[in-house]
Amino acid sequence: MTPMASDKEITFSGKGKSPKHHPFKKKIQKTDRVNSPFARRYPQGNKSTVYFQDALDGEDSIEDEESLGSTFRKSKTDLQLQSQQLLPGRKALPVYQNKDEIMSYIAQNQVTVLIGETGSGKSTQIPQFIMSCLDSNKKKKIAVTQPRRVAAISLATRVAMEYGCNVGDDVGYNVRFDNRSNDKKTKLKYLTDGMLLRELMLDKNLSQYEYIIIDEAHERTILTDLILGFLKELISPDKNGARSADLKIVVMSATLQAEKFSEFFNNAPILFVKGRTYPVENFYLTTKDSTTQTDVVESMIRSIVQINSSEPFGGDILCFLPGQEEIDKAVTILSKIAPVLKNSYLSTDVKQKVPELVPLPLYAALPPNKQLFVFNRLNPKKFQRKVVLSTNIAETSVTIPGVKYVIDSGLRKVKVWRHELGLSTLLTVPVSQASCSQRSGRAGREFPGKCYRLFKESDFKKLPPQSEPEIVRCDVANPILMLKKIGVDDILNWSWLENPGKNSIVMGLQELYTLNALDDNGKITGKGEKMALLPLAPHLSNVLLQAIDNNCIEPVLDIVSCLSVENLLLNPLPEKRDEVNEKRFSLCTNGSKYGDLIMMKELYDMYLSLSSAAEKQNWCQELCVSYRGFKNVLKIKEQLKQYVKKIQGTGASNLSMDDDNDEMSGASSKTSSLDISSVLKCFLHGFVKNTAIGMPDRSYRTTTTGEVISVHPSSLLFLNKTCPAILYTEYVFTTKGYARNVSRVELQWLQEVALTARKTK
DNA sequence: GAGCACTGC
Repeated sequence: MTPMASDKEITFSGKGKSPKHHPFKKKIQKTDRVNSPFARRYPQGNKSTVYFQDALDGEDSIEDEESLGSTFRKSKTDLQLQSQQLLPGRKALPVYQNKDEIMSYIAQNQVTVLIGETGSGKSTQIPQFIMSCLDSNKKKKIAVTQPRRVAAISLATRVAMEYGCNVGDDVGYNVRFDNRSNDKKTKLKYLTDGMLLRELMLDKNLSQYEYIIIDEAHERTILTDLILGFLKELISPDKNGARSADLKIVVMSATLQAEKFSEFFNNAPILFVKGRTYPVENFYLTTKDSTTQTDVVESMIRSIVQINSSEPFGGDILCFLPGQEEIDKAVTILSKIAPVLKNSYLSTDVKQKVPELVPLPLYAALPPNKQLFVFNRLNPKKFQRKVVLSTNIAETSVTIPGVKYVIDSGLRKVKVWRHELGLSTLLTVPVSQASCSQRSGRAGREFPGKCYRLFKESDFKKLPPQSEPEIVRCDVANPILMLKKIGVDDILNWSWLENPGKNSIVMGLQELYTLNALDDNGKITGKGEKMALLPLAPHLSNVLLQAIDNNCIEPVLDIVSCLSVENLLLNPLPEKRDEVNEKRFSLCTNGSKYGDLIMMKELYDMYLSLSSAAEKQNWCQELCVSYRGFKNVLKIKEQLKQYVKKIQGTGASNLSMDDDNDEMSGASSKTSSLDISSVLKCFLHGFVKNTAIGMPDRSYRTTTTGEVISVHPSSLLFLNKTCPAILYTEYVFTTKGYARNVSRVELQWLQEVALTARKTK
């Protein structure tokens, strides 16, 4: 036995409770049930299991997107053969067995809410059923929305195979940077909800569609919520909805928010289709010391060790922890004790040794190649057990094969926007009961499993049934701008699925007004129209439009593109932190003086100046920046450039972009000739509120409220205390108020921008 | 002298 295991035992109570017995069961019983017998999992033994298994439930994998959709076109006979081969598997799906009943509901109702449990086949089959009863005379399409890109791509690929066509013909998809659909041919189109919203802004009646299917509606992303609101207005006769008769809507959801959707759509019928998961037993903490908050990492490790020493070999462990910090800590400890532990014996069979634990971290900021480890099978000869320590990413976005045990800390991290303060805070909060079910369900994907919850059953009952929808805790400036663009005047009384609240809306409107997107009457301005169409946050759109007027579009385009990529600058490991910081500092001569925005421009130019992919990769590794991220930067820049050209074409400005100077021919505008003050003034226009003045005591105070704000240690300007004023693109509160992504600005620029802003208003 | 959960255009 090891010190860790003998020290303190954690005891779990509770008879097995499968996720089907969750507290929402009662609500569902009064709805129409379409039950089907429990059956085996989808019998499709394809080698690329991660991808196909995921496609069934509309989930993502971390695989390279490029490898998902194949451009290879198959012959008609091959396609038909393949479709035939897949048919028996489809027929065995719960959804397929209830096809007629489901379809008669959809035919008789304008809106149908469908609850399909994991593995029911809803995302692949329902759209195909509907496709067979499309009125071919109308030449209209079916849209299926997904919250994530990868899901849209993999579902379309799978369904095309089942249907017997090449992707992009009858069945296609459309996601940012990748449109494989044909306006004339495509009848069934999978798209991201962001894409459908974009289509809405260009044609608010969505006239090319006869059916709209909103999948994964329970995830309640801002974009899904907005689409549902628009659809409601579109079909309601008393709001003069243009499609009150000829548009059908199916809202699909995996958990049980059905009542809410049903009520929202005038008591639409709710259908329930059973899934195909294995039962999962849930256990709760009973130990007394759980009442005094013990360290979550510590109790997690005890539980892992305990499971490993009491459960028979076979079946991996998936652990949910709130963040990177906890995960890294747990992995470090486990790596240290694993070699010792493997010499101990099972508590149930003293002659049997325990498997060796192989701890693997999983979170978004982890380099992609390290994320892939969790999918690797361990060598079966090597008597090992995988322990994946993950954030929320494994709750919805990723499916890890082989998991039989789940340990749930019951915590997650959430970014909360404080509209009254204009800053975001990062909080560790308890998850909802729905999240708990989702997490424990991860243990029952391949075989019956067990879930250990690191809290008491009485605490579970106190948890909120559902997580707070995103829209109530985020900045709503962008959603409001979209509403305005589509022509909604009364934002406060719009048909919000969840109203973000008066204060939040008023702050959003004010924000848009100061960005000149709205006029004195709250109507959208010409500038606002352009901002709404740009695939950027309103502040960045404003910066870009300002750059057209200031004649410095090239460098600003580069920087804005960099800012659009999450995790472009990776967090160096603690031991390499100083080294990487110094390298960035000495390499970016202008950035070291003017700050992070200018550094990005310098890094971008350096990246472009390297010729081979190998050189680029090396360079990225050395400076701890993301290679994949930079590839994305180029794509985004190309897209933004097209928008800018369109805007310039409309006569907003006579300045044109220099075509010979694009990124393919090397650095566009050399940093040496870079007009730093022009560039930073553009950013000041979009981020006037995000400025602070240097005080005699070398602290900074915000220009809005006078609060003390500190430069974040990740900034190049962290050690530089001599800026007259600073501009930052993000203001976060953790242990104190931090400005992230900081630039040096002159006091005079602040005045200048304040004056011009007032004039144009 | 900090650490960012996760998406989307």
